[in-house]
This record gives sequence, structure tokens and C-alpha cells, in this order.
Amino acid sequence: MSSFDEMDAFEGASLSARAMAARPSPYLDSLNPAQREAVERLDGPVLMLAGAGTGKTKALTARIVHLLNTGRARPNEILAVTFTNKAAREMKTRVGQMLGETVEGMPWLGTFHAICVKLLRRHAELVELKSNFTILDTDDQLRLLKQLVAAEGIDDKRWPARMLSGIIDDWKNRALTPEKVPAADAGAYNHKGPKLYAAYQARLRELNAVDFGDLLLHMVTIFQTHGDVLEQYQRWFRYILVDEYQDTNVAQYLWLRLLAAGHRNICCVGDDDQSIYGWRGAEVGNILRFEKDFPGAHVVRLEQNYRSTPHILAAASGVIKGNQGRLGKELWTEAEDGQKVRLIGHWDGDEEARWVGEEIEALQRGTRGQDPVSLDAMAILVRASHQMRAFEDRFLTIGLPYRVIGGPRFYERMEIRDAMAYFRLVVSPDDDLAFERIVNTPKRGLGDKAQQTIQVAARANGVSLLDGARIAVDKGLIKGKGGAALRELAEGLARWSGKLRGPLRESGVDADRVIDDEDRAVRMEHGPAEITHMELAEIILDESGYTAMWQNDKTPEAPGRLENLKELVKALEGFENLQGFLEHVSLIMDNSTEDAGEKVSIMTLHAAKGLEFPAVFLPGWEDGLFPSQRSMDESGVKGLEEERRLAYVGITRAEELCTISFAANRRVFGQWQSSLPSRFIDELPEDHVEVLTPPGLYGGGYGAAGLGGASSGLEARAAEANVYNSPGWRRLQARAAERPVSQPKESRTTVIDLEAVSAYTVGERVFHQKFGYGAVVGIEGDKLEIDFEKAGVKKVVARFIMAADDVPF
DNA sequence: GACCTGGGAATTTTT
DNA sequence: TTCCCAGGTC
Repeated sequence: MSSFDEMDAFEGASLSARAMAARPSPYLDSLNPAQREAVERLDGPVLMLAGAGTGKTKALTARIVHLLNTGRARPNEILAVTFTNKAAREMKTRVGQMLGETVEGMPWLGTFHAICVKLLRRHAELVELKSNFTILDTDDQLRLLKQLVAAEGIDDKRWPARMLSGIIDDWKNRALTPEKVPAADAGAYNHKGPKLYAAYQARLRELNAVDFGDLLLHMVTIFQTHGDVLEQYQRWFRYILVDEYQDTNVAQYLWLRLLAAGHRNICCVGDDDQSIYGWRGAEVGNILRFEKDFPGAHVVRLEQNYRSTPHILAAASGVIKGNQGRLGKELWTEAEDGQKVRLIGHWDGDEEARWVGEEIEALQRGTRGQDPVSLDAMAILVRASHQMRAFEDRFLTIGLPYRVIGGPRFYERMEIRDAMAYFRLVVSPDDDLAFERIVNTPKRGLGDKAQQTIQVAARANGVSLLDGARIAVDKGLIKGKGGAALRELAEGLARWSGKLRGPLRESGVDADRVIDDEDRAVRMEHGPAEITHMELAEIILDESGYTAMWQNDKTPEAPGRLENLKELVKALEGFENLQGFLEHVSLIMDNSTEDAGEKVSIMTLHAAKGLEFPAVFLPGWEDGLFPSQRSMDESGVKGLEEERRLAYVGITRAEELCTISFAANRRVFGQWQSSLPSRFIDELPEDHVEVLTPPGLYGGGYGAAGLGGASSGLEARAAEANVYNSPGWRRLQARAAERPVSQPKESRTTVIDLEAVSAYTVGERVFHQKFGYGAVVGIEGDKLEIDFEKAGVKKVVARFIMAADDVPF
């Protein structure tokens, strides 16, 4: 391999040439040839195609270290972008570890959004903003849109503001300013979409605010319209690295292209097979087009997998093969064969949950012929969050500790947002959205009418809502209890603002001083520091009556909310002042609650991306649920392919044991629905799959599960033999082959079946899969009321009942 | 302002 | 079916 010689030359050069000699480079020795190539090919465009578990982060961080060690760039000349804060943090830590010192001054390693905030603060005036603009969260955004929608006299029922918010986000993802919205989209949101989008942008400007989408959109606009600014950054960023390139949207893509046009040293890392965010604006096309976009690009494939067993990899690659237009990768590993991917069908969702629970307990105890597995090492990955419930219910009853990943985030909780609104208002008294949020929280007797009065006063005087409120109070426009409370609030805010110490933002930003090791757009101007910002935060929450509000609340959530508020104040510790904290938090929505104790993880497939577990359960592999019917209906083949990538992501999360399951029947919105096993199951390569026999009365894989009315003899055989060779399996295959790509929902859904009811008479002895034998005591709609011998009286859908005489065993 | 009731929706989610 | 929100009532 010639790159070895090159590398040696490099090493030699750097050793003799610089003080680098003191710095050994073990980071290169531990790389495999492909990783090494990806690290050492420093110049020109590079696409690092990194399959799941192939050491992508390692290569990426090694590349940064290599750039530094070879003296190609100073830390602040490297632009390294990620999508999540977690990824950014990890990269920072790992670069630090590799360098054997803390990385000071990698100011441009961060998320797209964090980096854009930094840039936009410097050039805000170019898009008619002030550099201290606020960043709205989705809550604020929606509130604003609702106001605009209401002003337009639109029926909020038929055209929810949420929908508009989605449309606008979509435009922003595509880097479309209001003027650029294409004619094809003119009809959006009852033909008012484009107009409202423009109104929304105008309102944001008035408020000196931006939303998340704007951060990128504004920067792209600035780069496109101010060549001098762009050029400056093009020159500065000698090397650009991008993580998860397959997830970039149009705006991010344009942003990168513009910046990379200078030195052309852009290295994008990604995996087209793991692109699962198309619905959020991500364009797989970006990564597929890379070589066209960046002529002369060098493509490196990382294909050696360090995570999973060969069986798991084979199963994953069998599935992903069904996708067209892939860049193509074949993962391989040196690992031992291990266990095949396990496949099991169940009668219904409850049984599936029960089985998974038992299986987890067995693995934990080590009674599956293996070493005991920690609960932390196991995960259940579902397609949609509502699937989690069956597992949670089950695990609660059997006392199996679990954690749900990706619930409501800490900073999205109501109490946190309220508290933050207070802080925001103390820091920037003209933050009208924050004012609106807390003016009557806690209740101050300021209803709609009082708030309207404030609005009018503010508008008439051309001041902020807070000042408007002061005027309204002074003029006696708001009387009584409300007026007094409002006065108190206004006085409180003034008092707290007075206690604020820390930076006052410089007005005016000079573009020449732009790039420095540490970004000092914010200058510190410490006033007399009587109290810490943590104390101030507590004072604000106490004196405003906010803490008391929750203390007096007797709902079961109240203690938790108070706990969260304490947590919030604690989180302030890491910051110099309130301002710094607010800036940080507007971009970081981390789920900070790390709870202790061994627990099974339950999460969506999306949330699982980037994670790995020794044992993974993939339940709910039924057509319509996974792949999701909606996805296929809305996006056709494209949607199906994204679902398939999701399946690929799911399987490749598993290190040693991967268990896929499906249920023949599931309760969906209160209705029983039966469905066929997922078409992805048909795509699993037979040789790498072991079909398990579910426990229970029926005892037979597919017959019982997939084919509904299959005969009992078949199940008996299936219990012993490999189901792949059984007629049931063959029949399933045949059926799958006939199945059109997209089927109308009805054909897969068994609707209530009244005929089934009429087959039974009161007093008849019947059998039910789950409850056993019983007697019919009543008939109601499509349900039978049955007195079961073991389970007591229950109402059951007739379809799941058979006459006792027909029971085959 | 607290409470109740009816309608409508019920993939995936980071910043 | 269940949950959430909006709107109405007291």
C-alpha cells in the first residue's frame, strides 16, 4: 500500500521539521488502511463513506489531529460541523484525548446552528437585524404564527398554525426566502402561505428575532449577496469537515458549498444508507451527488465493521440491497459468526411485549446459554413512539426497569420555558414574546382584556410590551388587583435587571476583527458583583411568585417541576452569567437527566441512530407500521426506501444479538387490526436468520401470526421445523411477491367483522387465543361477551373467537 | 379563572 | 381508545 510510504514520509518530515517530535502520533497507528487513507488525504474534496460501526468518528477526529500535527491549519482555521451538540462534544473530547491536551481554540467545531449564530451575530446588520437578536424556540414561533394567522382571519381549525409552521420550516430548509418561494408552492396553506411567510419574517425582524431555520437561511443570504464577507471566510477556513453529510438539507448544502469554494478542502463524512431524515428536509441527493458537486473528489469507503457479528451484518445488507441508487458499500468484519438474527411472530402486540420482557429477563439471568447481559446492554427500538406503551405497561407489571430515550426534553418542559422567559425578560426587557409568556404566569388577574390594553399602549407609544405595561399602569388603564400585580411585576423586572452583572453587548460589530481564537463578540463589563447569577435566578423565580405557584399546585407533576427548576438553577453554575446561559440554551436542548441504575432502553429507531447495544429487539415489523403506511402513501418509493434505511439502521445497532418480531394483531386507536409481516422480513437473507417458535397455545410461527386463518396442522409442523421450509412460509413468500408496492389501506386492514359475530349464539362454548375456554353470555355489536373459565367475563372481538369444537388440539 | 365537554387526531425530531 | 386542545360555562 503506497499510502504507507507517503505516510512515513509525512511522519518523517514532521518529526524532523518541527517540535512535533515531542508529540507521538499513535492515532495513525491504530487506524485501518481505509481509515488511514481518509485521514491522510488532506487536500481536495474527500467523501468518507462510513458504514455503520466502521469507526467514523475515530477517523474524523484523527483527521483533525492530523491537520493540526502536520501544521496544515491552526485550530481556528478548521471548520468542523456536526448536527447535534452531542456529536460536537464527543468530537471535541476525542480530539483533546488524541492530542493529549485540552483543545483550546477550536472555535469552529460545532453544530451548523451554533456556528451560524456566531457568524450571524457578526453580520446581523446585513439582514436588518441587531447583533443581539434572540433565537425563538418552536413555542414562540408557533405563538407568533398563531397571531398572524388570526390577524389574517383564517379558520385555525381547517388551517392550523402548526401546519404553516411546517411549511415555513420546509421553505427555510430549502433555503427559500419569501421572495424565492416557487410558484408551485403558491397554493400552500390555503394560498396564504407565501404571504404569511413574508409577514412572519417581517415580524421576526421587528422583534429582532430569528428562528432555527433563519440561522442558516440568513447566513446563506449574506454569503450570496455579500461577496466580500463570503470571501473572507472562504479564505479563513482552510479545511472543512462535515459529519453526517447524508442529513444535510439544501440550506446547509449551499452554505457548505459556498464556504468550500475557496480552498476546496472539504471532507464530508456520511452514509447514504443511514439517511433517515428526509421528512425533515435532509437530501440524500447531497451525498449521492458529491462527486459531481466537487469534481476530482476522492471517495474513501470505510467498510470494516467493528460492531456487529457477520450474521447481523449480512441481515442488514440483505435488507438495504433492496434500495436503488446507493453509493454501495459492503460491510465486513473479522468477528466470530455468533448467533443468527432471530425472528419471531406473535399473536398480538401484548404477547409480543410479554415475550420480549421474558426474553430480556432470561438474557439478564444468563439462561439463554450465554453470559448474563446487563439491562443497559439491551434496547428495544420501535418505529413510532406509540409502540412504546405496550412495553412500558408490560415492564411496569413485571417490575423490569426501563428508560425511555427521547421523551420531552428538559428545556422543552413548560416550567423551564417559563423560567427562561423570566430570565430573558430580565436580560432583554424588550423581549415581547417572553413578556407575553409570563405576564399572567403565575396568574395575576391579567386576562385577555388587560393584555390587549397593554398591547395598545405599547403600540401607541412605539415601545416594548413591558414599557407599554408600565404606561398602562401609570395611566390607570388597568385597575384593581391586576393593575397592582402588573406594577409589581414591572418593578420586579426592573429591580432584577439592575442586579444583572456580566457582559453588556457591544453595539456595532466590526467585521475586520472577525476571526480570532476566541470569539469575543461579547465583551465582558463587570459591574459591582453583589450576587451571583444563580442567586439572581432564584430571586427572580421566588419574587415573581413562580416558585410559589408550583408549591401551591397539588397536581402530581408539581414536585417534579420544582425539582426541574432547581435543576435549571444548578445548570447555571457552568456559566459566567445569565446572558451566556441563555445563548447556550437557545441552541442546546439536551436531555440532561441522566438517571442511574441498570435499565433497558426503549426508543425510536430515529433516536437510536449512532448508538449501539449488545442485544437489540426490533418489534412491530408489520407492513403498514414498519414500513409505515403513511410514509409510503406520502412519498411512494422514496418513502419506502427511507423506511428500509431505517430498518438497516435498526439492525446495525446490534452487536451480538438482534431479535426481530411482529404481531398478527394489534390494537390501533382502539380498533383491532391485523396485518402481514413486514416486507422487510421477506428481504432478510434466510441463511442468517433463525426463526423462533413463539410460546403459547398455537405454537406455530407464521401460520398463527401472519396468515390468520391458517390450518392448525401447519402450525404443529412449524413448531418443529424451520419455518422457512414450511408451506406457510412459502405461501407467505408467494403472497409477498404478488403484493403491489403500495396498497390501499383497506386491503390490509381487517375492518370490524359483523359476520363473525353471527356465527355464535349465547350459551355456546368457545375458545380464545389468550383467555382460553369460556361460554358466550352476550353479543354486542361485533363483540362477544364471554365468561371465561380462567379469565372471567370479558368482551372480545368475535374474530378472535372460535367454537370450542373447532379447536384443533 | 377553574372546570367541563366535545372534537379531532394519533410517524419519525434536532437545532 | 386515549389524549390533547379549544371553547364554552359557571
